[in-house]
Amino acid sequence: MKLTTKSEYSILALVYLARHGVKSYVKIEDICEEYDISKKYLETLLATLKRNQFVLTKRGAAGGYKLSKSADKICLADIIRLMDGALAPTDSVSEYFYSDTPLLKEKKILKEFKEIRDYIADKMERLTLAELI
Amino acid sequence: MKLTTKSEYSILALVYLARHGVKSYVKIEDICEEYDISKKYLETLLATLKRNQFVLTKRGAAGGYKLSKSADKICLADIIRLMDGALAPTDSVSEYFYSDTPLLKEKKILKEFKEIRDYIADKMERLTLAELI
DNA sequence: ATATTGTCTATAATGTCTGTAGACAAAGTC
DNA sequence: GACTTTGTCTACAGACATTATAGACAATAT
Repeated sequence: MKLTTKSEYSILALVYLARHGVKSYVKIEDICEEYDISKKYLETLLATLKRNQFVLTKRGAAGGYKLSKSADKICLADIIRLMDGALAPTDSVSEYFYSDTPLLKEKKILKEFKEIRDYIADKMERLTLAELI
Repeated sequence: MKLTTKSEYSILALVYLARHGVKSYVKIEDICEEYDISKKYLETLLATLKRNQFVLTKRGAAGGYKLSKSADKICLADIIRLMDGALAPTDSVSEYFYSDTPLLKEKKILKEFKEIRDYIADKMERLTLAELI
């Protein structure tokens, strides 16, 4: 698990949208002003979120972004996995990668790292945008 | 917390040394063969470990590396912090960095990430090389 | 028409990761 | 004292990720 600005800004933007409701669209600029982040950069992040059905968009005046589903259906685990990859502290213990690393020789170390992975995954899967509004 | 090979290889090397005891020195090549890792690369990692008093060295024939203290006095938290930095999932919730990120505006998100940091830090501080032999 | 908004593709500065190269220094062996 | 065996030090470098920026284009509302 390595949280970069990709996950961070994505979570912030989605929380902002969750707070705003799904009745109308929110301009990207409103989000950028709220958190003081780069507009062009957030555009590229939101494009990824759109391709993966987290948000809906509308162009033109009165256009913008909104959540594609209700806030309690979007968990942080999904957002982080999309933007920054697996939640495990190292690929050696990720469910999603096969890796042949030297760490595999040390079962006790693996066990500890897997416990960390499970803790994080469980926590982030249960945490939804609804709880962060 | 982003575990790279720096932490991984360092932990492996130290576990290997812990297993070997402190009576004699272990050649770097023995460690590299055991885990199939680059010798030149491990040299640079061990240099850092030496500078930070994790290992003692001796040059020349019959030289090599050994732990500088008993295995139950070396915890993974210290190794990881040295090699890969803070244990927190993001700098925003690290005890060791001051950072002014947009995430600071969202207290509920911060709280969750801090819980992850605390879980990892507590676990890694209590886990010593002695338990991994 | 025009202004407003998102879309798409390309580019780029900077830093990190994962090493490699090679000369040098010290310790033991014969 | 010569030689072999080990660690030490400094520099470099390719690949990749991070964090954006630029600019032309497409759609929508008024």
